[in-house]
Amino acid sequence: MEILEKLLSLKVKAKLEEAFNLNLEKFEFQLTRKDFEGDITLMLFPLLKPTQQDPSALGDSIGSYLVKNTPFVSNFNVVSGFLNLIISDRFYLTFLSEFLKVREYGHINPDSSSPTIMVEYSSPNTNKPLHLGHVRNNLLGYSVSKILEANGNNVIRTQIINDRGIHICKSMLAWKNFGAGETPESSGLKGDQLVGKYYVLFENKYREQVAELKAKGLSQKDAEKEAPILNEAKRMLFAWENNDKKVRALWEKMNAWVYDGFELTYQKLGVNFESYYYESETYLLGKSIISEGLDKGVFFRKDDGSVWIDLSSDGLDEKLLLRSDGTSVYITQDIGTAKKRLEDNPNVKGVLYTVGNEQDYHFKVLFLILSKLGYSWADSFYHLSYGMVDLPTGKMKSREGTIVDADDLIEQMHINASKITKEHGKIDGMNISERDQLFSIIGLGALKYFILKVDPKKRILFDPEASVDFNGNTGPFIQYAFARIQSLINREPDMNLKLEIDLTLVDKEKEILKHLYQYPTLIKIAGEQFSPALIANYLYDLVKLFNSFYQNVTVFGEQDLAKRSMRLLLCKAVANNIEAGSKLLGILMPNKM
RNA sequence: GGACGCGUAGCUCAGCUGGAUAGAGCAUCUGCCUUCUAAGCAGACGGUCACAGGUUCGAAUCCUGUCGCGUUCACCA
Repeated sequence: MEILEKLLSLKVKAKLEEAFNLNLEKFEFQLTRKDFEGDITLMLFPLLKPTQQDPSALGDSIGSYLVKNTPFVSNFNVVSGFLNLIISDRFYLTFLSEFLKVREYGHINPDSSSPTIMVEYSSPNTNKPLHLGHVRNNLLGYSVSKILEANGNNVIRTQIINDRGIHICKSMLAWKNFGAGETPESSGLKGDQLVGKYYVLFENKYREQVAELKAKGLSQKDAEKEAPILNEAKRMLFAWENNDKKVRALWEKMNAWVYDGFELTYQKLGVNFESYYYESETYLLGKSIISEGLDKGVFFRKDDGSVWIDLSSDGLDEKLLLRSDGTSVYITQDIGTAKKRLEDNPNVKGVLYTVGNEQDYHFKVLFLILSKLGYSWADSFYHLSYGMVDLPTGKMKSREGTIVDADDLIEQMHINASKITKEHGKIDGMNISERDQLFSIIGLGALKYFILKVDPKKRILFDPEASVDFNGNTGPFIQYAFARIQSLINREPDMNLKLEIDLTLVDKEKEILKHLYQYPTLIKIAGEQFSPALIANYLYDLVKLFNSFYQNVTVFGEQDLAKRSMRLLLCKAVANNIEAGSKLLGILMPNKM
């Protein structure tokens, strides 16, 4: 709509200058509501005072000026303070022919001079497989990265992998003590699943030991502290930090398993990364920045030697940056990683962290510290915060076994897709591998859409039963419409596709075109708000419009050639938009269903 | 307790920079498959936009307060 608004603004400005000697730049437009005649509406309210006019007189005078002086305003009407303008069919048909010349209309292709943005997402721990929460993170981060690309940015997808610490030592220890040399190959388990299995095993043994100690009369706290298996894990971490060769070798072996396993899950989800950072390589960074900050007086040292920053003047608390023993904490490392990332990629113009909203405070503090240290690039950092994923039974808790595993979930969606598709019996002509691929496209499409259509900052109630639904506002609904349009297009014989822009549009055609016309503006807004939900809901609206058109208007039928080719082009345009929009969500489109 | 986020139909969610009679899907009910794929379409039913003030021509949207839910405030990550 932007172009139209700009063109109209110029004319309205000219008119107001001429008639009232006013110099106004900005005018408010909005799409005309369905219940009124017109396409775009100029708000008259803000103009009433400066012009000293009543709405109907002002509306009439601007309206008739626009009809006379622009080729595309064909008529107008005034309702209270709203000037509804009717845009000519010719304008929309001209737009349609322009639309079809560009492969992905509204997408701006980045080049080497475009800004670069880093998008961090996923960032798992290496002791457990990915779960439903990671799925939301991955889908959101990936989709936002695609939307940023569509807005003309170069994007570096990255993650910070938490590959060190006590948690991985727990898995290592359990594997060493009870694993009997089990490998992904020998067990048939994915690497991350195997390592996760030993983490659970550790936790079970640990709880057993705690219970035993409690039976001997220790308090809960003491028992938790003194369980031998935990102390063994701590010793292992210590050995790791002192570069113990055996421990390091085991650590590398098991982490490699995990990465292989993660990679498979990423492939299934359809996400990828251009860059990886590992905590084992970055956890020592940041310390030198701390001493710089001490010199500058940004930080202060307490008597016990620990280093802090006082953020009370910003409404926050004091925050620890170095422990009294001189070791770094989480945020110290994040400061270091941030700086390293900018050193590694000097042309980066922004960094986006896709991390759950339980870390809102952490990122607020992180960005504040960076900016107090004088790093101006910190202004372009953004925490893409998202809500948790709840189950109908409540929160996911590993202790209660209510974690939804990512691989299981993907598998389950595949099975559901297969079940439902078979019921509809539309795949009779397909061979096994085609079917399998189709089920995968549909199952993942359902999952992705279900998660992405919700505003990132809201929590999601993920009902495994309901998410299977393929009716209504769902991914498969959009996929189905796309497949149908494809076969509609294929069925039409190739005709001499020339668009005659003198044609008259029926209401539904015009509505679809108006919708297509809005798409670029929408991508832009979605990019600014980092919200795939806007794209998802747009696609849904578009498909609904098309379905209604399809059902209530003879799409091809017995019409003259000009009308037929116009409708064929319209179908192609809709299909293009569905495809391009779906790509922004990472959803694949099937050619037939 | 402080900070942050959320609260829209029975349920799950849209609602762009404030605009006209607040929109979808699910569920319930009514029609439509010898006419291009019915995973669809057309319609009915369903609302004190948590509550109370304020700002203005105009508030679900902005501001303040109250209530409810959640997250967070570790020498954990």
